[in-house]
Amino acid sequence: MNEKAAEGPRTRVRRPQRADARRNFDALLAAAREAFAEHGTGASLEDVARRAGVGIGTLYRNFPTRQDLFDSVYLDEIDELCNAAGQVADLPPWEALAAWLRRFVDYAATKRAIYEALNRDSEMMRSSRAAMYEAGEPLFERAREAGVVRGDVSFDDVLRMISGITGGGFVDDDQRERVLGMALDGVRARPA
Amino acid sequence: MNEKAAEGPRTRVRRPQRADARRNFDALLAAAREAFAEHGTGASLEDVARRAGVGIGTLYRNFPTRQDLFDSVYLDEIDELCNAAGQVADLPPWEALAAWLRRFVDYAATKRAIYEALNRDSEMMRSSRAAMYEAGEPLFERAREAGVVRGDVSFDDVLRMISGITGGGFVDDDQRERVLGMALDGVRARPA
DNA sequence: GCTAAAGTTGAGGCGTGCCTCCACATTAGC
DNA sequence: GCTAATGTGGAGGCACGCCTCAACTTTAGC
Repeated sequence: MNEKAAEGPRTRVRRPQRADARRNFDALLAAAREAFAEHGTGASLEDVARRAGVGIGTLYRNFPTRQDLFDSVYLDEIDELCNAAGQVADLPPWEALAAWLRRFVDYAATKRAIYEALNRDSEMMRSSRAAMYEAGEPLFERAREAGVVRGDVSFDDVLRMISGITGGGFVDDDQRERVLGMALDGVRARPA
Repeated sequence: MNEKAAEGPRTRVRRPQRADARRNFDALLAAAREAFAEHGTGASLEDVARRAGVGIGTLYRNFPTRQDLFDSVYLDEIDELCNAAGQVADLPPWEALAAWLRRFVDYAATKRAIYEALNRDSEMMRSSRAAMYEAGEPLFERAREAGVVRGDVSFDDVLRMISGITGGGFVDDDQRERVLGMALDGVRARPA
């Protein structure tokens, strides 16, 4: 239902025509995803090119500015998040919300970058944040109306908490799981 | 009771003798605190010197390595946290833990830097992290024994959650307060 | 196969941050 | 005041990331 919103006014960089060029393009996206995940928004573009096995010039041909590159990676993740919202729609209210928030954490390959982005204030960021909200907020509202989510916080509050937690590092996956579980319990309504 | 632990094996950079030099030293510390808070561990040292109104050479005379500077700032904050643990000791178990964790967030002027530090692995980091744990963990244990904290998470889990949240940005102080409250509720034991 | 269009490359100019070093300035102690 | 000890400043060498550009390579299409 919100797939529409996900398609927003995206001004995606266009994928090249030639086969070899397309390979490079995709390699760059993958490399950038990795690099942003590791070093945040400030990752070295020269490093991205190296990871992709491509000259720095090729990177700039495809993504004239750092923002273009970041946007492309980011938009992919937003897409996945929007799709995820559709996929969990059949679950009961709380489970649906929790599952989506877990995806939020998993898909955030741009980890550190994603909450830097939450604050940034560009045309594109605003619109894709809007898309994300349109996907996730209904799940939140449904859970709230069902009385399984506390009434004194907003969807934005929850997202910020979760993305903050995502940004920190963990000893191992088990710990991440425990911490996430604990945070989600904080979102839940307490029995009176 | 844990003031002792707080005094650990600290190898603090020594404060200069001459009055003018001491002024510069203090200005540098203050500037560094600011800069680290804003830009994280990677803040520009030349910027720190500028903020302090001091030549870059002076910075290096007092703090030969970036680590020395960071340590000095960091140790101050650890100190404050350790003291805070003593100050809340009289409160009831849950209130004491919650109050300390709130201080943890407040005092973290090194915001972004503090959880970068949680993962770093140097002699000094280890020992001051230990000091912090010795200060905070008893509060946690006491609360757990009193049955007001859930049993399936560790002190480290809680700290990582809180410091992650601290690292993210908020729209305003009210939001920060709401999110923190929500997270703390996650730490609390649920009535069966 | 040939050729024009599409794409690739990396050297190079620029800026910025790191850190050293030493001529110069200030202070403490007499 | 004088002077030795202490401290200051910032130019300069190095490294690295940014981004451009023009010579070169590869592909698509005939």
